[in-house]
Amino acid sequence: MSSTLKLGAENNMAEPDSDEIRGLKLFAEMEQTQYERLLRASYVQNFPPQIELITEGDNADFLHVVLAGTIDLFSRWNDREVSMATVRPVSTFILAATIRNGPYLMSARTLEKSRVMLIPSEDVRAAFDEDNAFARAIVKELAQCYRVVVKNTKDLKLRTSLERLVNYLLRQKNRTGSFEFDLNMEKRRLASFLGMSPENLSRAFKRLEPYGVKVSGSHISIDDPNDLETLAKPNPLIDDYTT
Amino acid sequence: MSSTLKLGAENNMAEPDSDEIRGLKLFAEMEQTQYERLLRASYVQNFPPQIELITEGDNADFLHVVLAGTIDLFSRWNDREVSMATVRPVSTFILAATIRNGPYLMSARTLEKSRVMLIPSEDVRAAFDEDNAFARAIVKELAQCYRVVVKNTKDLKLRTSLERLVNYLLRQKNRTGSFEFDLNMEKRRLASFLGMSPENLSRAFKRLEPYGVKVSGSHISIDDPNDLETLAKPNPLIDDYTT
DNA sequence: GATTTTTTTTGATGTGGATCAAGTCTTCGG
DNA sequence: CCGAAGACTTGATCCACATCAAAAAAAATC
Repeated sequence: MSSTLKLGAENNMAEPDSDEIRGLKLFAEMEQTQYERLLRASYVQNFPPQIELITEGDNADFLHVVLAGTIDLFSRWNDREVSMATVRPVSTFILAATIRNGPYLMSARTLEKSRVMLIPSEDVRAAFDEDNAFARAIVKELAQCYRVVVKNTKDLKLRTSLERLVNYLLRQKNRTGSFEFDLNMEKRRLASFLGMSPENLSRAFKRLEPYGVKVSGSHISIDDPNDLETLAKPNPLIDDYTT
Repeated sequence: MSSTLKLGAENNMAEPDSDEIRGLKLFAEMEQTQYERLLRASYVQNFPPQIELITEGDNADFLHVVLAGTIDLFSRWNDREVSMATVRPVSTFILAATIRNGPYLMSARTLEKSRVMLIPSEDVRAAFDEDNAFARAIVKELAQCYRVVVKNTKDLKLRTSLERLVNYLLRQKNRTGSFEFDLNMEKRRLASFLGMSPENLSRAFKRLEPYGVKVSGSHISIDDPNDLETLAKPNPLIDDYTT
Protein backbone atom coordinates (compact mmCIF):
# COMPACT_ATOMS: atom_id res chain seq x y z
CA MET A 1 0.00 0.00 0.00
CA SER A 2 2.93 2.32 0.57
CA SER A 3 3.12 4.63 -2.39
CA THR A 4 6.60 5.83 -1.61
CA LEU A 5 9.40 4.86 -3.92
CA LYS A 6 11.05 1.61 -3.10
CA LEU A 7 14.58 2.33 -4.17
CA GLY A 8 16.73 -0.69 -4.65
CA ALA A 9 13.82 -3.01 -4.99
CA GLU A 10 14.07 -2.55 -8.75
CA ASN A 11 16.96 -2.53 -11.12
CA ASN A 12 18.52 0.84 -11.55
CA MET A 13 19.27 0.52 -15.23
CA ALA A 14 16.61 1.00 -17.83
CA GLU A 15 18.09 -1.48 -20.31
CA PRO A 16 14.99 -3.50 -21.18
CA ASP A 17 13.01 -0.44 -22.29
CA SER A 18 15.90 1.56 -23.58
CA ASP A 19 15.11 1.35 -27.27
CA GLU A 20 11.54 2.30 -26.77
CA ILE A 21 12.47 5.29 -24.67
CA ARG A 22 15.12 6.37 -27.12
CA GLY A 23 12.43 6.23 -29.77
CA LEU A 24 10.31 8.81 -27.98
CA LYS A 25 10.32 12.06 -29.88
CA LEU A 26 11.49 13.74 -26.71
CA PHE A 27 14.72 11.72 -26.61
CA ALA A 28 15.27 10.69 -30.23
CA GLU A 29 17.54 13.56 -31.23
CA MET A 30 19.40 13.79 -27.96
CA GLU A 31 23.18 13.53 -27.79
CA GLN A 32 24.19 10.02 -26.86
CA THR A 33 26.28 11.09 -23.89
CA GLN A 34 23.50 13.23 -22.47
CA TYR A 35 21.00 10.47 -23.05
CA GLU A 36 23.13 7.93 -21.26
CA ARG A 37 23.65 10.30 -18.37
CA LEU A 38 19.93 10.76 -18.04
CA LEU A 39 19.33 7.03 -18.11
CA ARG A 40 21.99 6.41 -15.53
CA ALA A 41 20.43 8.90 -13.15
CA SER A 42 16.97 7.49 -13.59
CA TYR A 43 15.34 4.26 -12.63
CA VAL A 44 12.42 2.12 -13.61
CA GLN A 45 9.78 0.83 -11.29
CA ASN A 46 6.71 -1.38 -11.38
CA PHE A 47 3.61 -0.28 -9.57
CA PRO A 48 0.42 -2.14 -8.70
CA PRO A 49 -2.94 -0.62 -9.64
CA GLN A 50 -4.41 2.29 -7.73
CA ILE A 51 -1.13 3.63 -6.44
CA GLU A 52 -0.86 7.38 -6.16
CA LEU A 53 2.45 8.17 -7.82
CA ILE A 54 2.20 11.91 -7.55
CA THR A 55 0.27 14.26 -5.32
CA GLU A 56 -0.50 17.70 -6.64
CA GLY A 57 1.27 20.43 -4.76
CA ASP A 58 4.40 18.38 -4.20
CA ASN A 59 7.54 19.58 -5.87
CA ALA A 60 8.23 18.04 -9.27
CA ASP A 61 11.27 15.97 -8.43
CA PHE A 62 10.94 13.55 -11.30
CA LEU A 63 9.93 13.49 -14.89
CA HIS A 64 7.87 10.37 -15.42
CA VAL A 65 7.74 8.15 -18.48
CA VAL A 66 5.02 5.50 -18.70
CA LEU A 67 6.52 2.37 -20.18
CA ALA A 68 3.58 0.07 -19.58
CA GLY A 69 0.14 0.29 -18.05
CA THR A 70 -2.13 3.28 -17.68
CA ILE A 71 -1.81 6.42 -15.61
CA ASP A 72 -4.64 8.70 -14.61
CA LEU A 73 -3.91 12.36 -14.05
CA PHE A 74 -6.49 13.87 -11.75
CA SER A 75 -7.08 16.86 -9.54
CA ARG A 76 -8.74 17.52 -6.25
CA TRP A 77 -10.21 20.64 -4.77
CA ASN A 78 -12.56 21.13 -1.90
CA ASP A 79 -13.45 17.45 -1.59
CA ARG A 80 -14.18 17.19 -5.29
CA GLU A 81 -12.07 15.17 -7.65
CA VAL A 82 -11.93 15.08 -11.43
CA SER A 83 -9.96 13.13 -13.95
CA MET A 84 -7.90 15.39 -16.19
CA ALA A 85 -6.16 13.04 -18.59
CA THR A 86 -5.03 9.49 -19.18
CA VAL A 87 -1.44 8.72 -20.07
CA ARG A 88 -0.48 5.57 -21.95
CA PRO A 89 2.85 4.11 -23.08
CA VAL A 90 5.11 5.39 -24.27
CA SER A 91 4.91 8.97 -23.18
CA THR A 92 5.99 11.36 -20.51
CA PHE A 93 3.98 13.36 -18.08
CA ILE A 94 4.39 16.49 -15.97
CA LEU A 95 7.10 17.80 -18.21
CA ALA A 96 5.99 21.39 -17.60
CA ALA A 97 6.34 21.13 -13.84
CA THR A 98 9.81 19.64 -14.28
CA ILE A 99 10.90 22.45 -16.56
CA ARG A 100 9.56 25.20 -14.35
CA ASN A 101 10.72 23.43 -11.21
CA GLY A 102 7.30 24.12 -9.76
CA PRO A 103 4.73 22.09 -7.89
CA TYR A 104 2.74 19.39 -9.63
CA LEU A 105 -0.63 20.72 -10.69
CA MET A 106 -2.16 17.29 -11.04
CA SER A 107 -1.95 14.07 -9.09
CA ALA A 108 -1.24 10.77 -10.81
CA ARG A 109 -2.26 7.24 -10.04
CA THR A 110 -1.87 3.91 -11.74
CA LEU A 111 -5.08 2.48 -13.14
CA GLU A 112 -3.54 -0.91 -13.73
CA LYS A 113 -0.20 -2.54 -13.07
CA SER A 114 2.24 -0.08 -14.60
CA ARG A 115 5.88 0.36 -15.34
CA VAL A 116 7.22 3.87 -14.98
CA MET A 117 10.61 5.42 -15.49
CA LEU A 118 11.53 8.24 -13.17
CA ILE A 119 14.10 10.76 -14.28
CA PRO A 120 15.25 13.27 -11.67
CA SER A 121 14.04 16.70 -12.65
CA GLU A 122 17.37 18.35 -12.03
CA ASP A 123 19.02 15.99 -14.48
CA VAL A 124 16.36 16.79 -17.04
CA ARG A 125 16.96 20.49 -16.53
CA ALA A 126 20.72 19.97 -16.77
CA ALA A 127 20.37 18.03 -20.02
CA PHE A 128 18.00 20.68 -21.25
CA ASP A 129 20.66 23.35 -20.63
CA GLU A 130 23.45 21.44 -22.30
CA ASP A 131 21.77 19.62 -25.15
CA ASN A 132 20.14 21.88 -27.70
CA ALA A 133 18.47 19.08 -29.60
CA PHE A 134 16.85 18.00 -26.35
CA ALA A 135 15.74 21.55 -25.58
CA ARG A 136 14.11 21.75 -29.00
CA ALA A 137 12.39 18.42 -28.54
CA ILE A 138 11.03 19.66 -25.24
CA VAL A 139 9.69 22.77 -26.91
CA LYS A 140 7.83 20.73 -29.47
CA GLU A 141 6.48 18.39 -26.86
CA LEU A 142 5.29 21.23 -24.65
CA ALA A 143 3.70 23.08 -27.55
CA GLN A 144 1.85 19.86 -28.35
CA CYS A 145 0.72 19.42 -24.73
CA TYR A 146 -0.42 23.01 -24.59
CA ARG A 147 -2.52 22.60 -27.67
CA VAL A 148 -4.13 19.45 -26.35
CA VAL A 149 -5.16 21.23 -23.18
CA VAL A 150 -6.56 24.15 -25.14
CA LYS A 151 -8.59 21.75 -27.25
CA ASN A 152 -9.83 20.12 -24.10
CA THR A 153 -10.93 23.48 -22.73
CA LYS A 154 -12.79 24.26 -25.92
CA ASP A 155 -14.48 20.87 -25.70
CA LEU A 156 -15.58 21.66 -22.16
CA LYS A 157 -16.78 25.21 -22.75
CA LEU A 158 -18.38 24.88 -26.15
CA ARG A 159 -20.10 21.52 -25.97
CA THR A 160 -22.76 19.77 -23.95
CA SER A 161 -21.90 16.55 -22.18
CA LEU A 162 -23.65 14.48 -24.85
CA GLU A 163 -21.65 16.19 -27.58
CA ARG A 164 -18.45 15.58 -25.65
CA LEU A 165 -19.27 11.90 -25.30
CA VAL A 166 -20.06 11.43 -28.98
CA ASN A 167 -16.93 13.24 -30.06
CA TYR A 168 -14.96 11.12 -27.65
CA LEU A 169 -16.40 7.97 -29.21
CA LEU A 170 -15.59 9.25 -32.68
CA ARG A 171 -12.03 9.99 -31.62
CA GLN A 172 -11.71 6.46 -30.27
CA LYS A 173 -13.08 5.09 -33.50
CA ASN A 174 -10.47 7.01 -35.46
CA ARG A 175 -7.68 6.13 -33.07
CA THR A 176 -8.39 2.41 -33.23
CA GLY A 177 -9.43 2.51 -36.86
CA SER A 178 -12.41 0.33 -36.05
CA PHE A 179 -16.13 0.68 -35.50
CA GLU A 180 -15.78 -1.50 -32.44
CA PHE A 181 -13.52 -0.88 -29.52
CA ASP A 182 -13.24 -1.15 -25.76
CA LEU A 183 -13.39 1.80 -23.45
CA ASN A 184 -10.01 1.70 -21.87
CA MET A 185 -11.11 3.03 -18.51
CA GLU A 186 -13.96 2.60 -16.10
CA LYS A 187 -17.12 4.44 -17.01
CA ARG A 188 -17.01 6.45 -13.82
CA ARG A 189 -13.59 7.74 -14.81
CA LEU A 190 -14.67 8.42 -18.34
CA ALA A 191 -17.57 10.41 -16.93
CA SER A 192 -15.23 12.43 -14.78
CA PHE A 193 -12.88 12.99 -17.69
CA LEU A 194 -15.77 14.18 -19.84
CA GLY A 195 -16.99 16.44 -17.05
CA MET A 196 -20.22 14.68 -16.20
CA SER A 197 -21.65 12.40 -13.53
CA PRO A 198 -21.58 8.61 -13.95
CA GLU A 199 -25.37 8.55 -13.95
CA ASN A 200 -25.50 11.11 -16.69
CA LEU A 201 -22.99 9.14 -18.75
CA SER A 202 -25.13 6.04 -18.41
CA ARG A 203 -28.16 7.96 -19.68
CA ALA A 204 -26.17 9.57 -22.44
CA PHE A 205 -25.21 6.13 -23.75
CA LYS A 206 -28.87 5.22 -23.75
CA ARG A 207 -29.72 8.31 -25.73
CA LEU A 208 -27.23 7.15 -28.35
CA GLU A 209 -28.94 3.82 -29.00
CA PRO A 210 -31.13 5.36 -31.73
CA TYR A 211 -27.90 6.51 -33.35
CA GLY A 212 -26.59 2.97 -33.60
CA VAL A 213 -24.29 2.97 -30.62
CA LYS A 214 -24.26 -0.36 -28.80
CA VAL A 215 -22.76 -0.64 -25.37
CA SER A 216 -22.02 -3.94 -23.72
CA GLY A 217 -19.91 -3.57 -20.63
CA SER A 218 -16.89 -1.67 -21.80
CA HIS A 219 -17.31 -2.75 -25.40
CA ILE A 220 -18.65 -0.15 -27.81
CA SER A 221 -19.81 -0.63 -31.35
CA ILE A 222 -20.89 2.01 -33.80
CA ASP A 223 -23.18 1.18 -36.71
CA ASP A 224 -22.90 4.33 -38.73
CA PRO A 225 -20.59 7.19 -37.77
CA ASN A 226 -22.41 9.56 -40.10
CA ASP A 227 -25.36 9.90 -37.78
CA LEU A 228 -23.04 10.57 -34.90
CA GLU A 229 -21.07 13.11 -36.87
CA THR A 230 -24.22 15.00 -37.73
CA LEU A 231 -25.07 15.05 -34.06
CA ALA A 232 -21.69 15.92 -32.62
CA LYS A 233 -19.99 17.91 -35.39
CA PRO A 234 -16.40 16.85 -34.76
CA ASN A 235 -13.86 19.52 -35.57
CA PRO A 236 -10.11 19.14 -36.04
CA LEU A 237 -9.53 22.29 -34.00
CA ILE A 238 -10.96 20.46 -31.01
CA ASP A 239 -10.74 16.77 -31.74
CA ASP A 240 -7.54 16.26 -33.66
CA TYR A 241 -4.83 15.68 -31.09
CA THR A 242 -2.07 15.33 -33.65
CA THR A 243 -1.85 18.87 -35.02
CA MET B 1 -13.81 47.70 -40.83
CA SER B 2 -11.43 45.66 -42.93
CA SER B 3 -9.62 43.30 -40.67
CA THR B 4 -6.89 42.48 -43.14
CA LEU B 5 -3.41 43.72 -42.50
CA LYS B 6 -2.68 47.10 -43.91
CA LEU B 7 0.95 46.65 -44.82
CA GLY B 8 2.80 49.81 -45.51
CA ALA B 9 0.34 51.95 -43.66
CA GLU B 10 2.54 51.56 -40.62
CA ASN B 11 6.24 51.85 -40.10
CA ASN B 12 8.10 48.63 -40.56
CA MET B 13 10.61 49.12 -37.79
CA ALA B 14 9.75 48.43 -34.21
CA GLU B 15 12.06 51.09 -32.75
CA PRO B 16 9.66 52.85 -30.38
CA ASP B 17 8.80 49.69 -28.47
CA SER B 18 12.13 47.98 -28.86
CA ASP B 19 13.29 48.22 -25.27
CA GLU B 20 10.06 46.92 -23.95
CA ILE B 21 10.08 43.96 -26.31
CA ARG B 22 13.70 43.20 -25.56
CA GLY B 23 12.70 43.17 -21.90
CA LEU B 24 10.23 40.35 -22.44
CA LYS B 25 11.49 37.15 -20.88
CA LEU B 26 11.06 35.52 -24.25
CA PHE B 27 13.59 37.84 -25.92
CA ALA B 28 15.78 38.99 -23.05
CA GLU B 29 18.51 36.38 -23.40
CA MET B 30 18.49 36.24 -27.16
CA GLU B 31 21.63 36.86 -29.20
CA GLN B 32 21.71 40.42 -30.42
CA THR B 33 22.10 39.48 -34.07
CA GLN B 34 19.19 37.05 -33.96
CA TYR B 35 17.08 39.58 -32.12
CA GLU B 36 17.77 42.25 -34.67
CA ARG B 37 16.98 39.89 -37.48
CA LEU B 38 13.65 39.08 -35.92
CA LEU B 39 12.84 42.74 -35.45
CA ARG B 40 13.76 43.55 -39.00
CA ALA B 41 11.45 40.88 -40.33
CA SER B 42 8.56 41.94 -38.16
CA TYR B 43 6.38 44.97 -38.08
CA VAL B 44 4.17 46.86 -35.70
CA GLN B 45 0.63 47.85 -36.34
CA ASN B 46 -2.16 49.76 -34.66
CA PHE B 47 -5.63 48.33 -34.70
CA PRO B 48 -8.98 49.86 -33.79
CA PRO B 49 -11.26 48.04 -31.34
CA GLN B 50 -13.20 44.96 -32.35
CA ILE B 51 -10.89 43.89 -35.14
CA GLU B 52 -10.44 40.20 -35.62
CA LEU B 53 -6.69 39.74 -35.87
CA ILE B 54 -6.70 36.01 -36.09
CA THR B 55 -9.24 33.42 -37.10
CA GLU B 56 -8.91 29.95 -35.69
CA GLY B 57 -8.06 27.37 -38.30
CA ASP B 58 -5.84 29.71 -40.27
CA ASN B 59 -2.22 28.82 -40.43
CA ALA B 60 -0.08 30.50 -37.80
CA ASP B 61 1.91 32.85 -40.00
CA PHE B 62 2.85 35.30 -37.28
CA LEU B 63 3.77 35.33 -33.67
CA HIS B 64 1.97 38.26 -32.08
CA VAL B 65 3.17 40.54 -29.31
CA VAL B 66 0.71 42.91 -27.67
CA LEU B 67 2.44 46.20 -27.07
CA ALA B 68 -0.60 48.21 -26.03
CA GLY B 69 -4.30 47.61 -25.65
CA THR B 70 -6.16 44.40 -24.92
CA ILE B 71 -6.62 41.27 -26.96
CA ASP B 72 -9.35 38.71 -26.47
CA LEU B 73 -8.66 35.12 -27.42
CA PHE B 74 -11.88 33.30 -28.17
CA SER B 75 -13.19 30.23 -29.88
CA ARG B 76 -16.20 29.33 -31.94
CA TRP B 77 -17.90 26.03 -32.58
CA ASN B 78 -21.32 25.26 -33.90
CA ASP B 79 -22.58 28.84 -33.64
CA ARG B 80 -21.40 29.10 -30.07
CA GLU B 81 -18.61 31.38 -29.00
CA VAL B 82 -16.61 31.57 -25.78
CA SER B 83 -13.85 33.76 -24.53
CA MET B 84 -10.75 31.76 -23.66
CA ALA B 85 -8.27 34.34 -22.38
CA THR B 86 -7.33 37.98 -22.33
CA VAL B 87 -3.87 39.11 -23.35
CA ARG B 88 -2.38 42.36 -22.11
CA PRO B 89 0.92 44.17 -22.74
CA VAL B 90 3.57 43.16 -22.90
CA SER B 91 3.17 39.54 -23.84
CA THR B 92 3.01 37.21 -26.78
CA PHE B 93 0.24 34.97 -27.93
CA ILE B 94 -0.17 31.87 -30.06
CA LEU B 95 3.40 30.86 -29.49
CA ALA B 96 2.49 27.17 -29.56
CA ALA B 97 0.88 27.37 -32.99
CA THR B 98 3.94 29.19 -34.30
CA ILE B 99 6.29 26.55 -32.95
CA ARG B 100 4.29 23.65 -34.26
CA ASN B 101 3.56 25.42 -37.52
CA GLY B 102 -0.04 24.39 -37.06
CA PRO B 103 -3.38 26.12 -37.35
CA TYR B 104 -4.46 28.67 -34.77
CA LEU B 105 -6.70 27.03 -32.19
CA MET B 106 -8.17 30.33 -31.04
CA SER B 107 -9.28 33.49 -32.73
CA ALA B 108 -8.12 36.88 -31.52
CA ARG B 109 -9.72 40.29 -31.56
CA THR B 110 -8.85 43.67 -30.20
CA LEU B 111 -11.06 44.81 -27.34
CA GLU B 112 -9.74 48.36 -27.48
CA LYS B 113 -7.37 50.27 -29.68
CA SER B 114 -4.27 48.11 -29.67
CA ARG B 115 -0.72 48.02 -30.87
CA VAL B 116 0.57 44.67 -31.95
CA MET B 117 3.88 43.46 -33.25
CA LEU B 118 3.78 40.68 -35.82
CA ILE B 119 6.79 38.44 -36.22
CA PRO B 120 6.70 35.99 -39.13
CA SER B 121 6.47 32.47 -37.76
CA GLU B 122 9.18 31.14 -40.01
CA ASP B 123 11.61 33.71 -38.66
CA VAL B 124 10.67 32.72 -35.13
CA ARG B 125 11.28 29.08 -35.97
CA ALA B 126 14.58 29.95 -37.64
CA ALA B 127 15.73 31.93 -34.61
CA PHE B 128 14.57 29.09 -32.43
CA ASP B 129 16.77 26.68 -34.38
CA GLU B 130 19.83 28.88 -34.27
CA ASP B 131 19.65 30.59 -30.92
CA ASN B 132 19.75 28.27 -27.95
CA ALA B 133 18.99 30.93 -25.41
CA PHE B 134 15.87 31.75 -27.37
CA ALA B 135 14.87 28.10 -27.55
CA ARG B 136 15.19 27.85 -23.78
CA ALA B 137 13.17 30.99 -23.25
CA ILE B 138 10.46 29.54 -25.43
CA VAL B 139 10.43 26.36 -23.38
CA LYS B 140 9.93 28.30 -20.19
CA GLU B 141 7.23 30.44 -21.71
CA LEU B 142 5.38 27.43 -23.09
CA ALA B 143 5.62 25.52 -19.84
CA GLN B 144 4.12 28.56 -18.14
CA CYS B 145 1.31 28.82 -20.69
CA TYR B 146 0.59 25.14 -20.34
CA ARG B 147 0.29 25.40 -16.61
CA VAL B 148 -2.05 28.36 -16.85
CA VAL B 149 -4.38 26.41 -19.13
CA VAL B 150 -4.30 23.40 -16.81
CA LYS B 151 -5.24 25.67 -13.90
CA ASN B 152 -8.03 27.09 -15.98
CA THR B 153 -9.33 23.60 -16.70
CA LYS B 154 -9.28 22.72 -13.02
CA ASP B 155 -11.17 25.92 -12.30
CA LEU B 156 -13.80 24.94 -14.85
CA LYS B 157 -14.20 21.33 -13.83
CA LEU B 158 -13.92 21.58 -10.08
CA ARG B 159 -15.82 24.76 -9.30
CA THR B 160 -19.29 26.18 -9.69
CA SER B 161 -19.70 29.42 -11.58
CA LEU B 162 -20.10 31.37 -8.34
CA GLU B 163 -16.87 29.94 -7.01
CA ARG B 164 -15.12 30.80 -10.24
CA LEU B 165 -16.36 34.37 -10.04
CA VAL B 166 -15.27 34.86 -6.44
CA ASN B 167 -11.85 33.37 -7.10
CA TYR B 168 -11.55 35.63 -10.12
CA LEU B 169 -12.33 38.65 -7.96
CA LEU B 170 -9.79 37.53 -5.37
CA ARG B 171 -7.16 37.14 -8.07
CA GLN B 172 -7.90 40.63 -9.32
CA LYS B 173 -7.61 41.94 -5.78
CA ASN B 174 -4.20 40.33 -5.45
CA ARG B 175 -3.06 41.44 -8.86
CA THR B 176 -3.96 45.07 -8.27
CA GLY B 177 -3.05 44.95 -4.59
CA SER B 178 -6.24 46.80 -3.76
CA PHE B 179 -9.69 46.07 -2.40
CA GLU B 180 -11.11 48.21 -5.16
CA PHE B 181 -10.53 47.74 -8.84
CA ASP B 182 -12.17 47.97 -12.23
CA LEU B 183 -13.16 44.96 -14.26
CA ASN B 184 -11.03 45.32 -17.31
CA MET B 185 -13.49 43.82 -19.72
CA GLU B 186 -17.19 43.91 -20.39
CA LYS B 187 -19.29 41.81 -18.07
CA ARG B 188 -20.58 39.75 -20.95
CA ARG B 189 -17.04 38.82 -21.84
CA LEU B 190 -16.16 38.11 -18.24
CA ALA B 191 -19.19 35.84 -18.09
CA SER B 192 -18.04 33.99 -21.18
CA PHE B 193 -14.51 33.72 -19.83
CA LEU B 194 -15.83 32.31 -16.56
CA GLY B 195 -18.04 29.88 -18.44
CA MET B 196 -21.43 31.33 -17.54
CA SER B 197 -24.18 33.40 -19.12
CA PRO B 198 -24.28 37.20 -18.67
CA GLU B 199 -27.56 36.86 -16.80
CA ASN B 200 -26.08 34.37 -14.43
CA LEU B 201 -23.09 36.63 -13.81
CA SER B 202 -25.41 39.46 -12.96
CA ARG B 203 -27.20 37.29 -10.43
CA ALA B 204 -23.96 35.95 -9.06
CA PHE B 205 -22.82 39.50 -8.29
CA LYS B 206 -26.07 40.05 -6.47
CA ARG B 207 -25.54 36.94 -4.41
CA LEU B 208 -22.20 38.38 -3.34
CA GLU B 209 -23.66 41.55 -1.82
CA PRO B 210 -24.08 39.87 1.59
CA TYR B 211 -20.37 39.07 1.37
CA GLY B 212 -19.46 42.71 1.05
CA VAL B 213 -18.93 42.88 -2.68
CA LYS B 214 -20.11 46.17 -4.16
CA VAL B 215 -20.54 46.51 -7.88
CA SER B 216 -21.04 49.83 -9.60
CA GLY B 217 -20.68 49.59 -13.33
CA SER B 218 -17.33 48.03 -13.84
CA HIS B 219 -16.01 49.14 -10.47
CA ILE B 220 -15.74 46.48 -7.81
CA SER B 221 -15.05 46.92 -4.15
CA ILE B 222 -14.52 44.24 -1.57
CA ASP B 223 -15.14 44.92 2.11
CA ASP B 224 -13.57 41.86 3.62
CA PRO B 225 -11.80 39.23 1.57
CA ASN B 226 -11.97 36.74 4.43
CA ASP B 227 -15.65 36.05 3.88
CA LEU B 228 -15.00 35.55 0.19
CA GLU B 229 -12.07 33.25 0.86
CA THR B 230 -14.18 31.10 3.12
CA LEU B 231 -16.73 30.87 0.35
CA ALA B 232 -14.42 30.31 -2.60
CA LYS B 233 -11.39 28.57 -1.10
CA PRO B 234 -8.72 29.97 -3.39
CA ASN B 235 -5.86 27.57 -4.02
CA PRO B 236 -2.44 28.35 -5.46
CA LEU B 237 -2.63 25.21 -7.60
CA ILE B 238 -5.53 26.82 -9.43
CA ASP B 239 -5.34 30.54 -8.81
CA ASP B 240 -1.67 31.41 -8.75
CA TYR B 241 -0.69 32.17 -12.32
CA THR B 242 2.95 32.85 -11.47
CA THR B 243 4.17 29.39 -10.49
C1' DG C 1 -19.13 -20.95 -6.55
C1' DA C 2 -21.11 -18.32 -2.85
C1' DT C 3 -20.53 -13.92 -0.64
C1' DT C 4 -19.06 -9.55 -0.33
C1' DT C 5 -17.80 -5.33 -2.55
C1' DT C 6 -17.79 -2.23 -6.22
C1' DT C 7 -19.63 -0.49 -10.38
C1' DT C 8 -23.36 0.47 -13.26
C1' DT C 9 -27.98 1.35 -14.18
C1' DT C 10 -32.57 3.13 -13.30
C1' DG C 11 -35.93 6.09 -11.26
C1' DA C 12 -37.33 10.24 -8.65
C1' DT C 13 -36.27 14.65 -7.47
C1' DG C 14 -33.66 18.97 -6.96
C1' DT C 15 -30.85 22.74 -8.61
C1' DG C 16 -27.55 25.42 -11.23
C1' DG C 17 -27.62 27.76 -14.80
C1' DA C 18 -29.41 28.72 -19.73
C1' DT C 19 -32.82 30.85 -22.35
C1' DC C 20 -36.47 33.96 -23.39
C1' DA C 21 -38.60 38.33 -22.83
C1' DA C 22 -38.92 42.83 -21.02
C1' DG C 23 -37.34 46.58 -19.02
C1' DT C 24 -33.50 49.86 -17.50
C1' DC C 25 -29.29 51.88 -17.81
C1' DT C 26 -25.01 53.46 -20.74
C1' DT C 27 -22.70 54.86 -24.42
C1' DC C 28 -22.10 57.18 -28.34
C1' DG C 29 -23.06 59.57 -32.61
C1' DG C 30 -25.27 63.33 -34.25
C1' DC D 1 -28.86 67.53 -25.50
C1' DC D 2 -31.38 63.85 -27.82
C1' DG D 3 -32.21 59.52 -29.88
C1' DA D 4 -30.61 55.03 -31.09
C1' DA D 5 -27.95 51.15 -30.20
C1' DG D 6 -25.88 48.32 -27.26
C1' DA D 7 -25.03 46.56 -22.48
C1' DC D 8 -26.82 45.25 -18.23
C1' DT D 9 -30.43 43.73 -15.15
C1' DT D 10 -34.62 41.42 -13.66
C1' DG D 11 -38.21 38.09 -13.79
C1' DA D 12 -40.34 33.85 -15.64
C1' DT D 13 -39.57 29.60 -17.45
C1' DC D 14 -37.11 25.61 -19.06
C1' DC D 15 -33.57 22.25 -19.45
C1' DA D 16 -29.28 19.93 -18.61
C1' DC D 17 -27.33 17.80 -15.33
C1' DA D 18 -26.37 16.62 -10.36
C1' DT D 19 -27.87 14.30 -6.46
C1' DC D 20 -30.15 10.87 -3.83
C1' DA D 21 -31.87 6.27 -3.33
C1' DA D 22 -32.15 1.73 -4.58
C1' DA D 23 -31.91 -2.15 -7.67
C1' DA D 24 -29.14 -4.78 -10.88
C1' DA D 25 -24.94 -6.28 -12.67
C1' DA D 26 -20.16 -7.17 -12.51
C1' DA D 27 -15.91 -7.91 -10.19
C1' DA D 28 -13.24 -9.21 -6.51
C1' DT D 29 -12.51 -12.08 -2.44
C1' DC D 30 -12.55 -16.03 0.08
